[in-house]
Amino acid sequence: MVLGKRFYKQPTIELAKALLGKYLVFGKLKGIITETEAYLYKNDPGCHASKGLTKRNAPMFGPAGNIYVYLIYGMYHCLNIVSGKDGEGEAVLIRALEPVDGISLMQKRRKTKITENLCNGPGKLTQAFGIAKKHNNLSLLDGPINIHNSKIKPEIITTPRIGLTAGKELELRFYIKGNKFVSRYNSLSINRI
DNA sequence: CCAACGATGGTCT
DNA sequence: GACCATCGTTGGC
Repeated sequence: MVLGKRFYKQPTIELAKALLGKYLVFGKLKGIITETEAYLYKNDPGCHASKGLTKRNAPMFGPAGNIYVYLIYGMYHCLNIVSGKDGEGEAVLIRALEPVDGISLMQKRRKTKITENLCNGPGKLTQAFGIAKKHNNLSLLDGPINIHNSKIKPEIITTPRIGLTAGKELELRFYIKGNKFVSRYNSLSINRI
């Protein structure tokens, strides 16, 4: 079942944790969300929305449950879910998935057969799922991209976020304990218990 | 295993 | 013109 509007209106940090274990579904492709990061409007210089509304970050100031897709480093896309109160300027970055369905298509797009490397990073999962700028600001309530509920109740580890220059000390990254489909920093001490 | 580095283009000052 | 919420490759151990 597709999750409803109320789910996305949760406070951003709660939503970032609640998304772990849920399914990201796009056509025949499906994966379990294993890693997320929260981006807050207030006191978070690492958040795109922290300096106010711009053309790029406009979806973050739209309704919760919409997606914010942007180009990073000129080559990759990042998928975010707008969260909290409508217009609040907050979102959750989806950083990694555990592939469930459509693995052969993901392998073709990612040019690797190794399942662990299909969706274990924000740029990798958008490549595997074929999510790009044209999907920016679509609603997860309407499709074609959706979040489905699950009965998974993961144990959650909290760490600082990855790859930031501003706000990197904030502990706003969350991932499923023991899951091997998290981002490539898997091998660093940051992920060890 | 792991640190360093270059590719690459939209956005904002 | 500077800055990036990244990734794959390379080369050292």
